[in-house]
Amino acid sequence: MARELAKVYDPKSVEDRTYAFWQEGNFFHAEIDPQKKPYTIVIPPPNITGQLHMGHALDETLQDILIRWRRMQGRSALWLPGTDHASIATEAKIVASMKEEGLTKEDLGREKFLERAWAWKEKYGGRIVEQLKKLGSSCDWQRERFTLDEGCNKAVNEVFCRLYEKGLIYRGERIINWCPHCLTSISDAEVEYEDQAGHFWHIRYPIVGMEGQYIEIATTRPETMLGDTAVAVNPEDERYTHLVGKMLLLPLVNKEIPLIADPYVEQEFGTGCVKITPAHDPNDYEVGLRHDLPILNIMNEDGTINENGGKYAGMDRYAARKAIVADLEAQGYLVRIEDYSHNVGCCYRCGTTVEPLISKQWFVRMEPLAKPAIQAVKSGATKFVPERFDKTYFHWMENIKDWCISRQLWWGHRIPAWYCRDCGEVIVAREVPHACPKCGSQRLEQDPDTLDTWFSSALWPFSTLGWPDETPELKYFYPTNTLVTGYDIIFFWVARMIFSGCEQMGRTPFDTVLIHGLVRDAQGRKMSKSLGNGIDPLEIIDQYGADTLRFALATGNSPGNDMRFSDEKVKASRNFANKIWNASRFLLMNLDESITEAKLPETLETEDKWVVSLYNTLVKEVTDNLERFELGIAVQKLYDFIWDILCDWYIELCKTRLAAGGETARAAQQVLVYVLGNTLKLLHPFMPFITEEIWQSLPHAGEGPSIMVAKWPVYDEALSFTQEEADFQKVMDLIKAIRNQRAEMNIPPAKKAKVYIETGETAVFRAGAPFLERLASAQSVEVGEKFDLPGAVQVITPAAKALIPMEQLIDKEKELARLQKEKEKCLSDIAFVEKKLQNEAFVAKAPAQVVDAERKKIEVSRQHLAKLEESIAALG
RNA sequence: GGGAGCAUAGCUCAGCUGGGAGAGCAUCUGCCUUACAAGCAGAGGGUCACAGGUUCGAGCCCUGUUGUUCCCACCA
Repeated sequence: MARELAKVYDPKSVEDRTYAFWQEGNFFHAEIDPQKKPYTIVIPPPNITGQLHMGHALDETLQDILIRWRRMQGRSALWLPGTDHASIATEAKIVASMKEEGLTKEDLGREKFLERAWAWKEKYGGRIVEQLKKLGSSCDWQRERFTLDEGCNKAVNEVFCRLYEKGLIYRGERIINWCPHCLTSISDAEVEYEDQAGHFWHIRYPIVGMEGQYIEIATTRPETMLGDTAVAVNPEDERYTHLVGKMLLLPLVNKEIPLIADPYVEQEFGTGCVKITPAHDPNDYEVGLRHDLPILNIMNEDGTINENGGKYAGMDRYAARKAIVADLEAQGYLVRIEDYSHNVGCCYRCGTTVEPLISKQWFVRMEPLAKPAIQAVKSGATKFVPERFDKTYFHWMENIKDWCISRQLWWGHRIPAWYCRDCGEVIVAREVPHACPKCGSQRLEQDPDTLDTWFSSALWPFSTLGWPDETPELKYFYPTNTLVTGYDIIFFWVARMIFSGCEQMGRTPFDTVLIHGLVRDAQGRKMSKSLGNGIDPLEIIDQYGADTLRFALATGNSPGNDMRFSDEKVKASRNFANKIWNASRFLLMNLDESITEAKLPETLETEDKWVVSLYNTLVKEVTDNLERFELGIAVQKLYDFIWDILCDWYIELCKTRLAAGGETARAAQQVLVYVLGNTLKLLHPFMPFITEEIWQSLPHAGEGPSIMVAKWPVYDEALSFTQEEADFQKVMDLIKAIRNQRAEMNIPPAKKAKVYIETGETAVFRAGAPFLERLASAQSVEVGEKFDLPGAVQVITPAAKALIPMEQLIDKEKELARLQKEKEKCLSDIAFVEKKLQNEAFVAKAPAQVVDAERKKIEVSRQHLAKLEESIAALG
C-alpha cells in the first residue's frame, strides 16, 4: 500500500529499477489478440554505428508517447524496434579501423572482412539499443530486428527477384554519381548540393581550317576537357550557325572534335558554346546520345585521371585541373578566369565532391512504382502530419528518376544476381543457382556488389513482421499506424517505404506519417560534431533523468517544425518534475490509510467540483490533442493544469480543510487521490518513470500492477459541473481569504542585500530575514562560504566581494510614474470599450455574452481606477 | 528557376474552427507560508513584420510587399 516518498526525487534510483520492473512484467510485449485493436509503430532503425543523439531522443520520445498512450487505451500496441546495418557508414568505420593496422579491404578479402564487420556489429551494434532503453522506450524487445538479419535478407532477395521478373529492376550503363572517397556509386538522393566559390575558365578551341579563328567555351571543370568529344551551340544562335559542322582542335589533346547544334545550349549563358563531355556530365551524356558522340571516360574510380588523359594520367582530378590550366595559359588558349559561385554535388556521407561517371549499375525503374505511391497519399490512405509535406512528397515522386541501387561495397545485402562466365547469361534468383539455365555451365559468378542500404529499409514495415511468409504478426499488425520521423528522410526512406508497401503488400505501410523537425541548439544552429554544439541526451538523462529530457523535448514541439533545445528548457522541465513530486509528497503526508482506491467522495464541495470539472476538461484536451498529434499542446495543457490549478490553487485550498480534519478532510484527500492519480495517467506517456513511481505509492486498488497498463481516463459527462455548481469566482474568493489571513499575521519585512560581483554585474540575493541578518552582520563574505537556507543551500560565488544594504532602493518617483502610466492605460481601456458599446452594429450583431462581458469589463476597470487613484494620492 | 516554412513580450516559442493577446526564461516588488527557494504572491513589458481587402469584429481569412530559413531543380 501507500508508502512515503523520498524527500527529493532521484531519477537515478528510480529509472533503471522501474525499467526492469516493466520488462519483468512483460508490459512492452504486444500480443496478437483478436479482442483488441492493434496499434503499430515501427521504429526508424538507428544505424549500428550511431550513438544516441538529440534527433533520436526526440524521435523515440514522440513514438513512446504515442505507443504508451494507445496501450493505455487498451490497444495491442506494438512498437517494433531494430537497427540498420548502414552499409556505407559501417563499412567506412571498419575500413578506418583496419587502416590503423595497416590493412586494406583487399588485403583481407571479402570473407574475412565480413567476419570483422559482423564482429564489430556484435560488439557495438547493441550500444544504441541500450541507450534507447535509458530513454524509457517501451519497445517490444522480443521482436527486435536488424536490417541485415536472415529474415530481412530473405525479404530483400524476394523483392529484388520480383521486381526483376516484372522488369522493374534492370542493369545498365548509365551516368551515375560516384564518390571517389567511399569508392562507390550513390543515388541521386544521396548527393547534397553545396554552394562553393569556384572559377569559370574561358578557353579557346581553334577552328580547323580557319587559321586564327576560335570558338570560346567556358567551364568550371577544365580537367574534363580531356574527355570532350564535341562542342555544342544552340541551333538558333546566329553567331555560330555558319560554323556548325566545322571541326575544332581540342587544345592540349590535339584531337579534332565537331561543333554541333543542340537546343540544350542556352545562348545567353556564358559564351553560348558548351564543351561536351558525355562521360562526365549528365546533360552532356544526353547530348552525346542524341548526336551519337563517342563516350570517353578519363577518370579512375579514385578520382585520378586514367590512361585516356595522356600526360595527365595518374594525377588527381584537382592536380590535373591546375596543370591543365597552367598549360592552357602557357599555350595561349586561356582567355580569362572569372570568379564564379556554383552548386557542387557532395557525398552525403563523407562530403567529398562526387564525380558523374559512366558505370554499369543496377537500377529500379521508378515510374510504375511511383504511381500507386502517389495515389496512396492522394487518396488519404497515408496522411502526412502536417499536411504540407505531401506537396514535397508529390513533387519528388512525380519527377522521380530511376534509382541506382548497386553499391561497390561489401557490407550489405549482396545482389542476388549471377553471371555465367561462358555465355554471359544473367541469372537473378532467390537461391544460389548451380548451373546456367542457358548453357548449363557451372562457372557462375555472383555480382560482387551490394544493395543501397535504403533498399532494405524500404521493406522495414513488413520485412520485420515476417514477410514474405504469411505470418500471424503480418496479418495482425500490418499495415502499421503511425510512422514518426524527421523531414530530412522523407525521400530516402518514407517515400521508398510507401512505394515498396504498395507494390509488395498492395497496401500503403502506414496511415499517418508524423513528421518532426530538427533539434537545434539554443542559438538555432544545427547540432553537429564539427561545431561541437551537440548536447548529449545521455548526459541530460544522467544529470536530470529521462523524464526531464522527454518533457523538454515534447514541450513546445509542433509537427514539422524545428525546435531549439536549451539549458533553460531542461531546467524548467526538471522543476516541473520536482513540482509533481512535491505535490504528491504533500498528499501522501496527509493521506488517511483507510483510503485504498482512487474514487471520488459522495458529496463534493464547491472547490472539489471546480477542480474535478477542470480535470475532466483536461482529459478531453489531452486526448484530443494526442489524436491530432499535437503532443506539444497536450503536454502544455498538463503542465498548466498540474501547476496552476492543482498545485497553486486546489492544494492551497485543501490545507484549511486538511487541518480541520473530519469528513471534509477525508473528502479532500479522496478528490486529491482521484485527480492526481488520473492526471498522472495522462502524464505517463510523457514522463513514464516519475509517474510510475508516484502512482505506485498512491492508492490505486483494482487498477492493475503498473500505470503503464492502467486504463486511460475518459471524459465523463457526470463530472462536468455547471458554472454555478463549481463557481469559479467563489473559489477565487476562498483563496484570497486565506491569503488575507496571512497578511494579518504581521510578518516583519525582510531586508535586502546587494552583492557586488567583480565583473561589474550585480546580483541581488533575496531571502527571508535569517539569511539576510547573517549577511548584514558580515563585513565580507568568504569565498565558497555556504549559507544554509531552509530547503536549499546557496553558495556565494568566488566573484562575490562586498555587501551593501539596499534600504534606499525604493524610488518614490519611479513608483509614481508607474502608477500614472497604469492609470492612463486604464482610462484608455475604458474609453475603448465604451466606444465599442456605442457601436450599434456591435451591440446588435455580436453574441449577447460578448456584449455582457464588455459591460463587466468597464465595471472592473472603473474599480481598478479608483484603487489606483487612492495609491497615487497616498504617495504624492 | 520551382515549392514550403517562419516573422507575436528583452530571449525562446504557444495561440485549435475569426470575439479586444499567453507560457517559460529574464526584469521589478514582497515573501521560508502544511509539499516544493528547483518555491509562493504580485507587477512591468507587445501599433501580433509592412500595406491593402473581407467582416459588426482580424494575430488568425484573402491580395500584395519586405526580411529570413529550408527543400527541390540546375546554365557548361
